[in-house]
Amino acid sequence: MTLTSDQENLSLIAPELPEILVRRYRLLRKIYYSAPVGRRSLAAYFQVGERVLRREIDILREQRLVAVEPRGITLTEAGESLVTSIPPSLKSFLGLTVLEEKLVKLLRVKDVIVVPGNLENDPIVLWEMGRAAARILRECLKPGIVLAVSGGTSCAALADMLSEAPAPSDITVVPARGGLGEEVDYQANTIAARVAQKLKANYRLLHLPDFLSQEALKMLLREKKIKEILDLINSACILVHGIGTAEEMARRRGAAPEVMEMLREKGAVGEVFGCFYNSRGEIIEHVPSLGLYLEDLGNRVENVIVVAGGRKKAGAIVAVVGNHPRDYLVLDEGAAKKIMELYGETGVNF
Amino acid sequence: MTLTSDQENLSLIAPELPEILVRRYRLLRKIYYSAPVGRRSLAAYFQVGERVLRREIDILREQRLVAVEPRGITLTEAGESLVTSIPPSLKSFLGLTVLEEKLVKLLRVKDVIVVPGNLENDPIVLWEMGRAAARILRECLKPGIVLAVSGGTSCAALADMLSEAPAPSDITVVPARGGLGEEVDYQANTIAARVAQKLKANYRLLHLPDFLSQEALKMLLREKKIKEILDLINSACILVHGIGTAEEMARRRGAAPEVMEMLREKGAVGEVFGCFYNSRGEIIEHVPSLGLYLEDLGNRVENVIVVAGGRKKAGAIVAVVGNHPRDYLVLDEGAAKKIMELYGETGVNF
DNA sequence: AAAAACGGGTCAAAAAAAGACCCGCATGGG
DNA sequence: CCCATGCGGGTCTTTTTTTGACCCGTTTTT
Repeated sequence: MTLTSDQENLSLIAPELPEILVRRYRLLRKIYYSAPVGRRSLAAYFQVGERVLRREIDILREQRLVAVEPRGITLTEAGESLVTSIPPSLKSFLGLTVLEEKLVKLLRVKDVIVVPGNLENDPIVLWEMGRAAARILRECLKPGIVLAVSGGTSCAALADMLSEAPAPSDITVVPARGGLGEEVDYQANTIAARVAQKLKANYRLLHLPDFLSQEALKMLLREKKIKEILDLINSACILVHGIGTAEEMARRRGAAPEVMEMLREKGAVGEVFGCFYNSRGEIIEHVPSLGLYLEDLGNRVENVIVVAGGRKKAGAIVAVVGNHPRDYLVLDEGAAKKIMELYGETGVNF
Repeated sequence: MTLTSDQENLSLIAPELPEILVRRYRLLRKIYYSAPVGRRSLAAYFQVGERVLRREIDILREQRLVAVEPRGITLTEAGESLVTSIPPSLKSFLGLTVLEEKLVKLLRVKDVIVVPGNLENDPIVLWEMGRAAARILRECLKPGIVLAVSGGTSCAALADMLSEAPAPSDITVVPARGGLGEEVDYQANTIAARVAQKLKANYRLLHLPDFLSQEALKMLLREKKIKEILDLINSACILVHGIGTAEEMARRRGAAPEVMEMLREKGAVGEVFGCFYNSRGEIIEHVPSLGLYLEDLGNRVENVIVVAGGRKKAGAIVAVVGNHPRDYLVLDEGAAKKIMELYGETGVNF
């Protein structure tokens, strides 16, 4: 006996309803993020004709949710308050709330937030995930703690969406890892600095390549400055990180073909901090570097906030966050549903 | 600060939504009550073209909620379970749940059930009210008690919708009043008997005209049989009754023009058991009869279940049930919203 | 000052919905 | 037993809605 959600009930007698709701919500959200914005760019974004978008806008205008001005389309006050207040209703209606509950039990984590939409289809979903993660982060902050943030687009989204309001006193933000040769916007250092700025907190950076030989690492550890920061990182109370798919991360690190093959053989699906996980959640390989040093970081911090989205990340998410009762998991509808599919429970039907 | 319901949120971005939901639900409900039923009669009932109704049916059939057979349209199993399980979701969505809460506080009664729809537009609403009242009645039943039911269409609906299942042992059903020269189907005696039959309980009838002179009454009270039943009625633990508008009840009792005028002058709005109430809830007049005898019945029973619907009854409902903390009130959306209007709180917008 | 982008208007094409009517068939009453 | 009734389904035309395409005057930006 599975308890039926409102969504199942109401969608049955009005099958066109979820589509309408999601469409309008996405439109409203897009305007929220890129106002003032013109019809044509909106139409292009959603890949619909200009005329059909116009009709939608007309409806939203009649509801006094958007204002249409010569500069473009903007949300009214009512529209803004709606776009921030509606997600709970919408999530409940779309069955995402029950999905969250299922995932909490399935993955045995502390809490799960499922953001409507699919990251792979709509870039805004990433921002929404950032917002959700930022909200959780704010709740976890306490005076005097150390906050470690990792790199990647997901964490960058968190930094972007974090509101600019002071945090509890004496918080230090540190990168959870070194550089990875990525774009600077997505490096842990950059993100740590931006988060610290938003929180009006202190921050320390780790100017160190992520990939390093054991010898080089040992030598560097004798450097007082570096040792200091590494200790700081290891004393972190909160850890925020994304999740990579094994294949893409290996490729991005420029792994040799034989390494790729080895990873595939061992069944690597997910990656975090240079540690590769198989689908049973075991670490099967780590790059010889800080990964070694940071490997058990996740075991000591009080709160871990994991942010990841997109259907292709589903396997990696399951591998990485499974059975971690202190983890908060923020993901998108696409990944969440894919996970349920992996577990054979088709769950909500769309 | 009024808490916003899901309805307000979602209806804002999809204004056509409540209409669709209500339309489909009414259709489903109508089929439920009159299956197997044909397209044409359904179209006539809802006063729409046959073709538009057909489209609705097609949608419901695609959802596998109805089965279309040569004999007519029937609900599938899924449809039946939906039509009985959906009202909570729908009510919450339409804001009726918050309406119920407001009315409980406003009228200071034990509980309020608002049934979707308007009795004056859709006769089925009466049946739904009957179902809701029947459910409450079942909850109130205890072994050995006496149940008094009144007359009228609302109580008749309760009797109709009461499921045919045994009640706790040794329950006696009695009419709460005598006859009123109405159709036999709506007389208290008839209804009491039908309720008893459904509950598989005992019943006693009161073969006495409702309108009687004091002398005649006194004489009849010497009759042992009659006295017995009246005592039984007065020992009732549960009372079920409807509510009449003062004007209509006076007319139906064949009151003389001068009496009508007097009632109007005194501001009579509601009637129960021959007692006329003004809008402040005071009894301003009662017909010389059992009313006298039964006047304070309502003050002694443990549970009172009041069933009334239609916008025109709003005033009467407020007058009669105001400030009775042991009353359950079952009414329809029409009456409920009209009551809120009377109180100046427009509340939900349609 | 020029160029780009904005919303709004308009008109024809296309699609969807609605109305009207007929047909074969199962059912139920005579 | 048969026939009249009411059933769903099909189909046609008409009407309404939706969509696409394009232009225009104005504001904003560069």
